Amino acid sequence: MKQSSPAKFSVPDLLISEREGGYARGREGHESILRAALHLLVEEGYRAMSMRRVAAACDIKLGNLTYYFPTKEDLVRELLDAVISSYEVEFEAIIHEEDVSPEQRLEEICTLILEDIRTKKTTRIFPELWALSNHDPFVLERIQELYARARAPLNSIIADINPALSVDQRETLALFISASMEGLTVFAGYDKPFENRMPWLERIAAKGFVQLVN
Amino acid sequence: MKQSSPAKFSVPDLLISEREGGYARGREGHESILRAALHLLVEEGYRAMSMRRVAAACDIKLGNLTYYFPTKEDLVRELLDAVISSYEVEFEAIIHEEDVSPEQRLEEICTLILEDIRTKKTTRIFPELWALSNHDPFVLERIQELYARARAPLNSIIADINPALSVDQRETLALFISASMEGLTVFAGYDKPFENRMPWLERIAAKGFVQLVN
DNA sequence: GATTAAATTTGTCAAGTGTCCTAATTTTGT
DNA sequence: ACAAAATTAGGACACTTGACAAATTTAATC
Repeated sequence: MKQSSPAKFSVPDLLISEREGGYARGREGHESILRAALHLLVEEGYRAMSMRRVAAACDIKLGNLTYYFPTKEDLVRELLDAVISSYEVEFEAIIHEEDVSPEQRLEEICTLILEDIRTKKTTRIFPELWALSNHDPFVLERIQELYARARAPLNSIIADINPALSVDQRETLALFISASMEGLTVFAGYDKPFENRMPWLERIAAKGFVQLVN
Repeated sequence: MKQSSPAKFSVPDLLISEREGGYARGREGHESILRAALHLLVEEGYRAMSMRRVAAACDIKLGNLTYYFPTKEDLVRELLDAVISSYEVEFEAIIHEEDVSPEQRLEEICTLILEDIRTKKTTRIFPELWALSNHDPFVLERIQELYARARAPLNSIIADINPALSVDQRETLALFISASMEGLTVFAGYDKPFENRMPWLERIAAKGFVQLVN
């Protein structure tokens, strides 16, 4: 049961790469496991995402889970891939959007990100990933790759708005803008104290970012 | 062995509230436990901060550790208090600083925060706290209290720079500025891919924030 | 319907977790 | 020196964790 969203763009929960062989039942099991793991991660945090709890959540035995994912690392990596992929397709869509002024596209992409930040999934998962990335090189690399793709559209928009900027300047600006929005997760994300101020914050962000690139 | 810092302000590792009774030796033990826990948290993450590993890290027996901290929650809460207090004293110092222009003070406080973000301790601990705060109301409340104190000096500086702003506008601006800087932790913090771009980012931040309040 | 591969169950393993308990030892104030 | 308080040491408990190795059941194909 997915919640309907009036937004122009939105991010699906998971994007699971289809596998080669196997029966239909196996593919369903595979997906339901990833969904259960995601649900557990969002609702109760990484600590709660144990193999046993994941197995129980999708109503299979532990041994069966280890059949799909021999080690927990396998599960984590695939879940991470599925989650991150779900964001990346969205950025692709925005990149290929035309017939809009650069300023409007900047505002659009900021709106997408800031709206996404308010979802429970994003608010819960990303801090978890940031923490993991401090001690897990794989998570660090994967998440930085995601952010690199998130900056790409920002980069080209900035170039459109102010062609005089150097590549370094553009990239650093995009980095600052991206980081700036991510930081709001902690304060105005789902269930956070300033969630209701997000409309104000969006306006401040839009205004500030446009001023910054000019 | 503390690293020397040329910065005007800097944050001590821990600020441990002294206890009432007890002997000197007990206080030392108390402190060394918190230091060991902090070290473990920074170096290997929250998962590694088990009672046994903390005890081993400061070379005492598990039973002894549970004498100081009967439950792990006691340890976590006190560690959290000590860590957070260490930041709060710094904000106090900045608030009481006079004879400087508002713009200069804004730049000073941003420099303090952005320099602090580059330290290993802050880069490692805060994502951990953000993740914990999603599922632990105590952590959430304590960390939001910390940020409230961090915004206080920003708030008064903003009022000085632009007295025409309403209270709400000031607070939301301070919130945005604070969040903006916190977000950089993930990208330009200790050992992060864009750590070396921090000087650029600092200039962008200073410029952008000043534009924003005017 | 038999055969083969896929999927699932059941049970076990060593290691780690937080908490609790009791006896010895050390330190402190009188 | 003495008694009380504070500290240390060590072990035990019940539980969870990730991983593994069989058996058993289910599904698709010849």
